[in-house]
Amino acid sequence: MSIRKQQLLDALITYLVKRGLADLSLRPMAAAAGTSARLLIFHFGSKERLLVEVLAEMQGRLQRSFGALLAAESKPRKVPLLRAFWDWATTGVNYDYHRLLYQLQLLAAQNPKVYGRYLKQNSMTWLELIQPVLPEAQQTPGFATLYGAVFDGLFIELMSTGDRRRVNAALEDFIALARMHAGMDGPSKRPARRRPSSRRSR
Amino acid sequence: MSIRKQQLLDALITYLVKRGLADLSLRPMAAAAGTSARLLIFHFGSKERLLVEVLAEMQGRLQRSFGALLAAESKPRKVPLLRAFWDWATTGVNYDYHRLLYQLQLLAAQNPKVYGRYLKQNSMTWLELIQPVLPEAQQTPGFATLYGAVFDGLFIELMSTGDRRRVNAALEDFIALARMHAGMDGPSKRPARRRPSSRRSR
DNA sequence: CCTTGACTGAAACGATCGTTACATGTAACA
DNA sequence: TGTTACATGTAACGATCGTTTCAGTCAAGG
Repeated sequence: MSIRKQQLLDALITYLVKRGLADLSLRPMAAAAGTSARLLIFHFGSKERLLVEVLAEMQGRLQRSFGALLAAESKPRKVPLLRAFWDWATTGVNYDYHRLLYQLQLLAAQNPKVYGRYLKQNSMTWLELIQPVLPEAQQTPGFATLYGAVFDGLFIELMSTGDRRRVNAALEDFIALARMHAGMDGPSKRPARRRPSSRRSR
Repeated sequence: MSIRKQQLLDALITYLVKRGLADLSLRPMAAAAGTSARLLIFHFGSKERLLVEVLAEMQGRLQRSFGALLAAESKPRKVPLLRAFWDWATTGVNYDYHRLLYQLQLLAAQNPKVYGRYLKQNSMTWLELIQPVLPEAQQTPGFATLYGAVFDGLFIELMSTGDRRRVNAALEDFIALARMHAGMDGPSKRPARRRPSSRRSR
């Protein structure tokens, strides 16, 4: 990949993150990236392949960032895993990338013919990552789904309102609820065998 | 409003519900509604006013349907309110309408300049409706937000996967968690004074 | 110097966009 | 019957879409 193309990718991601995925056209994109529609086609082949490359690059960055998070997490956890994951996902560029991926997922849910192909299937199925460390009493599809839904719902609430304080409070309330249900002493320390995971895509 | 226009509205809603809001154009819409772009402009003035009318009509139907739900709910509730609301929102045409409105909200969150105008503000802020009947121990912005997030997240999960059984199980798990937290005897029967509501738009 | 390959600009292609002009049809009312 | 208002079809407007054509610039390697 040429240097110029990498520069364009960076600029395009920056542009997409603030502009969203709906109603994209080449010429405005090109102008924002400091080039021309002619050159976007030249470097990426077509508009569709451009989107594929941009979204793949974004997912790659997220995955590398998530790897760094896991490496940084100390073994005896200081904070609940859900809390750590939330903080990671809603900070800095990770927040921007997730916002775009949520929009992509929603568009794909309603129009799979058009947007479905952009969803790298099973990438970042964070449910599969979180489920094994849930307290044993919550190792069920229902609870795993609930954890995912709380995350999704709170993220969308944060996107829509920007009210970080209130959303954080809601997350803490949920963590307290889950702790209480799992037992008085916090999440179980046991390895807790893996279960067949649900089919979520984010 | 002429009879013809009302027919067109019905057909357009049917079309939008299955097609989604992204990348709409007049001529395909017209074809689906059995008319021509010329007549859509004639009846609605412009594409934008057409969308306004269609979405307003849809929200109106939802509100009337919700009113019917409230009227049908017996005073000593047989099922938790969240469960009743969930069943109402995910059944029949209500499900289709909510799906479209979720997509609208997500698009608006990323691109308020374009889609924000279609959101009737403060319509269907169901949080304001549910919050007063929450158990007293959960009458906080955090818990109210959590209830909303659980609903949103589960709805999106249902949209994305269609797995009603698993999503229903997750909802039951949450209800159980909330019951346990509020006390062993289910939701409080007390009127429970109203609280300043959060600013949600769905 | 010459060739080659990567890169770029200007302009245009056909398609489709929202919208409009213009003519016509139909039915109610005077 | 003539008038009026609503409804509809055909065709086109200018704008913008993704993409292509053609011509060029520029640096590296022979």
